[in-house]
Amino acid sequence: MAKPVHAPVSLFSQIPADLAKNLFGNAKPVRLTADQVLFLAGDPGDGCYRVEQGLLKVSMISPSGGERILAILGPGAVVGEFSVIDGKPRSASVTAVRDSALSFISQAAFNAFAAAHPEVYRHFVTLLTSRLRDTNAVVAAGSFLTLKGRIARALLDLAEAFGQETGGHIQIRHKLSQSDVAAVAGVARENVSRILNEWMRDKLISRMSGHYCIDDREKLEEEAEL
Amino acid sequence: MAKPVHAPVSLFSQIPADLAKNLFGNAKPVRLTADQVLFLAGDPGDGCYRVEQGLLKVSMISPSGGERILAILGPGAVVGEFSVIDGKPRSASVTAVRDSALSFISQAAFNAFAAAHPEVYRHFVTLLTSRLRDTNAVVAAGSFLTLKGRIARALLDLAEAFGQETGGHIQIRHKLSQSDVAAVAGVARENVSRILNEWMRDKLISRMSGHYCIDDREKLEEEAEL
DNA sequence: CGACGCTTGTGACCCGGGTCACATCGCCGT
DNA sequence: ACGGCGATGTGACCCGGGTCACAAGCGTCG
Repeated sequence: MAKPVHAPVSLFSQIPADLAKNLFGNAKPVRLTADQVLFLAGDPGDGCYRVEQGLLKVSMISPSGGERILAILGPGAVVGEFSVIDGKPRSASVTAVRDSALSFISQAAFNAFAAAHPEVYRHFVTLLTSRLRDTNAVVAAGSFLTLKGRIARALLDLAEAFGQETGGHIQIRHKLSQSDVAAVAGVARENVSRILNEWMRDKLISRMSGHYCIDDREKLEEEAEL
Repeated sequence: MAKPVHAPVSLFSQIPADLAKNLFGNAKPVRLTADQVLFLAGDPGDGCYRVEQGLLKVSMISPSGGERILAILGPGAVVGEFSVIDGKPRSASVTAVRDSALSFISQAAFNAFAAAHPEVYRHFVTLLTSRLRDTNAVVAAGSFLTLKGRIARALLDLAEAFGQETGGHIQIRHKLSQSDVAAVAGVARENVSRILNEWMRDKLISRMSGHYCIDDREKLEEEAEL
C-alpha cells in the first residue's frame, strides 16, 4: 500500500504574486546576513515579512539548547503572519540560513490592506490549511515513524522545497549540514550521519561537494513509511 | 523561568455563533453513536460539519494500530474544513467519543455561502492560526519534553477543553480513559497509569468516580516544562 | 449474584536511539 | 604548506520509555 503518507514540511507559504505585489508594495526592506536572527519565539510581533531573496529557517529552541526546525522558507514565502493575525507573540524563532532580503509590513498596514482587499483572507485560509496538514503529518511522523523513517521524510521534504529534478535524480540545491537535517527530522546528528552513509552505500542517495542528491526516490519513500 | 510554554491542543474551533447560525442554517443533521466513525483519513472530503452536541476526537491511526489524538472537539466546533477548503482527502479520522449530533454542509454549499459572506474567511484565518500555534507547540513538546512533561501537557490541554474551575480545582467533566490520555500525550498507556498515580500520591491531581481533577495546577504546569 | 469484559496497576525486560568520546576529513586563511 | 576549526564518521555505553505479562478492580448484563 504505497500511499502517499508524505507531505512537505517546508512548503513555501506562497500567496499569489500580484497580491503580494500590492500587499508588500511599499514595504520596508530588511536585510539579514547568514545566521542572523529575525526574531525569537516570545518576542512581541509587530508585523510580518515576505522573503524576497535568500533562505530562512523557522525553528523552536529547547531550554537545553536543542533545535527543532519547523520549516525552511525561500523567496516568495510569507513569515510572521501569526502575530499579525492574532496579535500574540511570535510562536517560533526565525533565522537566516544565508544572506537574505525581506520586506516588512506592520500589523497596521496589513490590517488596512486586508480591510480593503478581503481576498487576502481567502488566500491565507488555503495557505494555513496546507500548513496545518503538513504539521499534522509531522506530528504523526513523530509518533509513528522510526529514526530512519523520520530522516527519510526530512530529506524528501527538503527535496520538495529545494529539489531540482534532473533525470530521475533530485539535486538539493542547498548546502545543508547534517545538523540541519537532524533538526528537521527531530533526531540526533550522529544518527543522521550513520543512516545517510548507509543510504549512500545502497545508492539511495549521493553527495557531491556538500550537496546531497536523491538518486532513488522510490526506495526512500519506502523507508519513510514505517 | 516559568514561561507559559503551554498551549491547548484541543481548543474548540469556534466561529461566531451568528455566523455559524447562517452557515449551518439549513444543514443536514447527522447523528453518531459513541465510537462511531464520521470519516477516516484518506476518505474523499465532500463537506464539513459543525458539532451541535456531543464529543468527537480527531486522530491519526498508525498502520500498526497506534492512535494519536490530535484534538477533541465539543459543541460549536467545526470539523472537516480542510477538505472543504482545498478539496483534498481527509487528513485525519474523526470518531464520536460519545453520542453526538452534527450539522453537515456540502462543499458546494460552503463555497456558495463563503462567496456571499467573505467574512467567513477572516474567521477561518484566525481559527486556523490558533490551531497552527497549538500544533506547533505539540511538535515542540514531542521533541523536547519527557514522558511526564507530555502527560502533564495532555492533562492541561484536556482541562482547557473540558475543565470546570471550582475553587482552585479543575474538574474534567468527561470520563476519559487512560488510553485516551495516552493517545493525546503520545505515550504508552502503562506509563500514564504510573505517572497519574504518582501525581495522585503527591496531591497534584485526584480522581472521583472515573473523572480526573486537577488540584494543583501550578505544580502540574511545572511538570509540563521539561 | 456471578461471570465476563473492560479499564487500571505494576513489575520485568528490552531496545531504539540519544549521549559521549574521539578519530578524520575538508576547507580556509595566512 | 601548515595549523585550526567546523563538519563528519563511528564505536561504546546508557537510559527513557515502550512492550509484555499478569493481577486486580469494577461495572453491567444476563
